[in-house]
Formats: sequence, structure tokens, C-alpha cells
Amino acid sequence: MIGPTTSILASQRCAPAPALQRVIPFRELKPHCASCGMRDLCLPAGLGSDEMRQLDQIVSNHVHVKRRDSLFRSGDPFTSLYAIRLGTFKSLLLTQDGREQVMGYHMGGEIVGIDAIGNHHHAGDVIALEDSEVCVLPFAKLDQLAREVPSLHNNLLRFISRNVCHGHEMMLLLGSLRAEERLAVFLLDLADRYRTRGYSSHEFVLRMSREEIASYLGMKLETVSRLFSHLQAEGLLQVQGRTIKLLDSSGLGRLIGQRC
Amino acid sequence: MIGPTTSILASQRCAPAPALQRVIPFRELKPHCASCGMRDLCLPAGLGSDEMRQLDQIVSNHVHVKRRDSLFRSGDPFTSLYAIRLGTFKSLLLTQDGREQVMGYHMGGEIVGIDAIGNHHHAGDVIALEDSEVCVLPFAKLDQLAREVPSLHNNLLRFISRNVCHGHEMMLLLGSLRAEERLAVFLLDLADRYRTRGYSSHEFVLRMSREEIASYLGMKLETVSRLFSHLQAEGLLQVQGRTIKLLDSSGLGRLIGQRC
DNA sequence: CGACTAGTTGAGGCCAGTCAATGTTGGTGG
DNA sequence: CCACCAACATTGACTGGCCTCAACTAGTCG
Repeated sequence: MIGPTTSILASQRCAPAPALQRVIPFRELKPHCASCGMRDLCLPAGLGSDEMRQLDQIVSNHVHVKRRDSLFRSGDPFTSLYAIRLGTFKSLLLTQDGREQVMGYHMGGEIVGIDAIGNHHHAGDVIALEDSEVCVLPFAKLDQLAREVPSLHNNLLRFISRNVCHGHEMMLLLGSLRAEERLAVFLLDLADRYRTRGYSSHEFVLRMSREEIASYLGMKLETVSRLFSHLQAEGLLQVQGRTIKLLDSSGLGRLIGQRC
Repeated sequence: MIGPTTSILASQRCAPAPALQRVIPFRELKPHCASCGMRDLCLPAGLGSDEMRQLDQIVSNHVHVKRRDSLFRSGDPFTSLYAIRLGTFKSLLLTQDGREQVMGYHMGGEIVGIDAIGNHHHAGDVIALEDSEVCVLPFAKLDQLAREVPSLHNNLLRFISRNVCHGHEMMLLLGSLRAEERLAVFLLDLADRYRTRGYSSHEFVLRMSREEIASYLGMKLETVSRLFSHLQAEGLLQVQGRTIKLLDSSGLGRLIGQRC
């Protein structure tokens, strides 16, 4: 279970920053969409340079989020979406008996907070799995700008729809795949997202624990651990703690077969 | 498994209607939002009468969909959302090996097709579980009108967000509840939706088969059947084929406990 | 160095899946 | 209207995949 963490944004809003928390001075980072490595994956994808500047102007803030800190918590008022510049996040829902269920992992170029669109409050938490960096997009302004900039509007819709579809894919995964197949889907999905971002898709370091993987895939951490060992014994991959080498991606793919 | 069915809308678009298919003449039904029983649950909720009339004008068509017919199929081009006036639908994804996974059940006042927003094609099928009736909302026009009518815009966002949240809730259900708990959640959710629509929440007729329930809840039809029998033996409900009487809703709720 | 967290591995049990037989329901055509 | 058939549903016996509980290792941090 995750220990108590502080919400950087909440603490900026309502309380003096704790002594240990380094708040990056605003001038230190004033990056622009045009120079951002995530440009083509993120909201500005396909926008003209004028439109990108408009988008820049509504980005209210660039925030560094330290590992284990949250972007927002369940119940926090919904004001903004967050575009990830750097790092990795998990989003989760808390059950009433205190367990957490991981709903997704999010990396550079992705938008989090979308599930709260149309509500006044966030339903779950979003927590950094490593030191990360996000752009804060005040939703009211973003929404207004999207009315004026059709390609931004389309991008926004695409991100929203991706969110819905991800839910559907996870239902398929959780509802009809066996544990080994789920893990294979998870690894291949990660590999694909790393490739898209210019990283190696054959070798990467997991940002999440066995327990977090298990939660996301609807199983227990021991099962994840056993499956890693088993897939390694089969020669499909190599596991060294959180470092994963995919030795045979197509073999992993065959595990899933036509079932997905 | 569902047999071959015809897509009413597709056949209207691309092929002459089959002889047996009764196409309701347009003038037979020209209902308006203002007089629709689903008004307060659906997109026009909270709109002024002027705004409702504008919404009426973009509703391109009112369509009767017979049991087993589809509103759209996987791969169909995305042009419209559909507001359910009457009846029940299931939405599903087909796996590559031909199995179907039910993603949701939809009834009066709900909007289907949202997952294709931002894509050009639908990813899954939506099929009527009983003779039903929908309003066709051409998305381009709806989107345009939403820019001009803030409350419509908000409603649209709320429906979209509900879609995302439903996915999350299902992940929670599939990832962390046992079969009996899942069925309890399902029944209580149905009961709640019937209550919202003015029907009895204690006694209702399921529109879906055991297999469809099982698919939705990530289990096998035999398990669903056994659980119905078991819950009946416990005195929590009474099952007679597809007719369900909830004898002890709070008992069902206690089954789930704090786990959701 | 000890306390703690993360991960691995084993033994055993149980929940839900599989396979199979039987009962029930509802639609269709004679 | 009834008989028939196919689809739907129930129930039982058995199996197996994953969970539970537990012991142990490795790495980390004060």
C-alpha cells in the first residue's frame, strides 16, 4: 500500500510549502510546445506555430512532481488537465475498504485528468512513479481555445476517445485473458509506448512495483512475480529486478494469439 | 453467439431495404425533446425550450431498431451519436478469434457511440436487445451546436466523462471483485437505472441472456446461472428465467460491502 | 548493523472454468 | 392450436489456475 504523500498542487493552493519541498521558481522553466520533445504526441500535434503559441499561453504552469507526490487526489476540485512532459504516473481509484486499483500508467505526451471532464471533482488519484514534469492546462481556457482552433479541438476529442477506448480494452483484458496473457499484453504495450517515444522497445526499466502491475492487471503480486520467472524460463524475456529485456516479442505476441 | 444481423442504418445508407424490414415512414414519428420522457436524463437535460428546439433541429432522424439489429458495426464510419428513446442495447467488442465481449448495456436517455468520438470509425458494435428507438445525432452538427449552447456543451462533456468513468468502474469490478460480488453490483446497478427511469427497482425483466451477463462481468454463463440459484437460495432474490425480484437489496449491497 | 521494503519461491486450498447431461422456454410451421 | 426444434438455462462432477499464507533473499536507508 502507498504511504501518505503530499499533493504538490494542493499544497500550492492551500498551504505553505513544506520545508523539504523544493518549489521550482517559475522562471527556471518556461518551455514551449514548439520546443517540447513530446510535441507530436501531445495536444499540439499537427498545430500550426501560431496555434501552438496560443496553446502555450494558456498553459498556466509547469510543475515538477517528485516521486510519490500526486498531481491531484480523489475529491480534489477539477480545474485542469495535465500534459506529461517527462516521467511516469499511475492513476488509481481507492475502494472504500482502502485498497487501491491502478487504472492506468501514463507517460510523456499523454494527458491525465480527462475522466473528471464534466464533473466538478476528480474521482481518483494521479501519482508520480518517478520525478516528473507536467504542463498544467486550465480546462476552461483549453476548452475555450478548442472552440476557436479546430485542430486542437480534434486532438482533444482524440485524447478523450483514447481514454474511453483504453477502458474498453482493459475490460477485454480483465474479462477474457488469462494472467500470462495479460502480462504479455502489458509488456508489449509498454514496449510500444517506449518505441513511440524514441526509447528502446527491447529493454526498459519498469517504473512500477510488482504490486502495482498486479493491481493494474487484476491479479496478485506473487502471480506477477511467478509469471516473470516463467516467461524468463521460456526464454521470452530476461528479468533483473525492474529491468526487462524482451528477447522474443513475437513469441510474447503469440502467447496472446488472436484473443485480443 | 449472436447470429448474422442486419444494420438498419447501414442498409439505409448503402443497400435497398430487405423486403421484410419495415421502414417506418418519417412522418409517423417526429417527436421532440420537449415531449420526450427521457428529456431529463438525456442531452437536453436542463436546456431552455429555445435550446431544446435547436437540438431538435439537428436530430436528423428517429429510427426504430428491431431486436438483434445493430445501430452500427465495428469499422463503420463514425458520423453520429445515438440517443436512446426506448429500449435496451448492448455494446460489444469482437476479439480476433471471434468471441464477443460485452462492454456495456444502455437504456433510455443514454448516449451510445461516444467511444468513436475523435476516431473516424467505430471500434465495436451496438445491438438492440429488444425493439428500440433512437434519435440520430449527427456529431458534426451536435458539436457545432454545443459551441453555441454552453449547457449542451456541459451535458455532452458529462456524458463523455460518464463513459470514461464507467470504464474505470468496470476495471475495478473485473480486477478486484469475486463473481458473486460482480453479479450483485450488476443487479443493483440495473435496479438503480430502472428506478431512475420510473420503473420498479425491485422487480424487472432482464433483457440479456446469461451468456451476455457473463461476458459483461468477465465470467462464464454457468457461473452466472449458479450464482442466481445461490442468491435465490440465500433469499436475497427470486429468479424466474429473466424475471428478477430483488427481495433484499441491502443484503445484496452487504455482499459487496466496502469493496467497491 | 538492524529495520524495512521489494521481490522470489513453495505448499496447499478454493473459486470459477470445463465438460456434459438434462430441463425449460419461446418461436415457427404444419 | 399444438408439436417440434433450437436456443436458453440449470445442475453436477471434475479440474486447474490463481490466491493465500508463509518462508526466505536481496537491496536500501537511517
